[in-house]
Amino acid sequence: MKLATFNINGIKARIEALPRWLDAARPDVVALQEIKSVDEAFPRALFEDLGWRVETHGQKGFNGVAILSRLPLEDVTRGLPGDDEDPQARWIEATVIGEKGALRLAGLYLPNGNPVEFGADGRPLATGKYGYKLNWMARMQARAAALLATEEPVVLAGDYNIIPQDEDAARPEAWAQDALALPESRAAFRRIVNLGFTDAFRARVPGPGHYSFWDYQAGAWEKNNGIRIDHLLLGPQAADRLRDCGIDRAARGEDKPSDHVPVWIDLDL
DNA sequence: ATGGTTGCGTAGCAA
Repeated sequence: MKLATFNINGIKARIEALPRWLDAARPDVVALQEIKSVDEAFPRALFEDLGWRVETHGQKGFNGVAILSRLPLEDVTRGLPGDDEDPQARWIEATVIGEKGALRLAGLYLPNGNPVEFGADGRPLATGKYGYKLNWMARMQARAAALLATEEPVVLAGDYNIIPQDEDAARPEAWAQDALALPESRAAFRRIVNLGFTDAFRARVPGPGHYSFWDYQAGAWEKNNGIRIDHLLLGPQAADRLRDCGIDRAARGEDKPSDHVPVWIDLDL
């Protein structure tokens, strides 16, 4: 089973590039982030006519996640547990029925968290957007632990808005005070990983120079000034089945690209 | 370097 995560930065803007990538890359399941659309406005029929099951969890203007699948989906749930008042659409789950077995997939769009407010001691404050990010990550940790406890294959796929280590940025010094790379952000990410997850990409490819996002601004793509923030975390039963993982970096150089590129895994499932 | 670029939605925010 080939499973990918792709922050498309708006379904309307990617109405040509996304089907083109799906046709070329031939994934079985895709977690999409930043659909920037309400469910009713998502071009469901276009993808259904191409053979995809479509499950969306959208909102007006911002955020929004979805799952496209050629394989059967069961028990779809929307929203990250832990705060019924949270209006932001950033989490969707489904059970994917593979040929050799099922897995539980969570598609996620973790809050960016900028701008960060700093206290007089120079440490970041857990207020505003950064506070929301850290709170959201604590909720995600609880949900991730619950999913692990099922002892079924689990994949947490999405835009984490986390640069896990300095080697995951072309210019780490430019991100040192940013919500994507602050020590508190990285520690919250590690607390989730350390529950027992494997970063699929790092299980396959060591070393610097591998990115999944290049800003539209200041020629970041042309300078290869990128960061690796789109991740697939595998529970142990999914990690056992990992055959390969890659980043489709070429997608960033095509017509009207997203600022993110797809990251994919091949699982023996 | 306080710019730069894109998307949504049609102003200004988010990234």
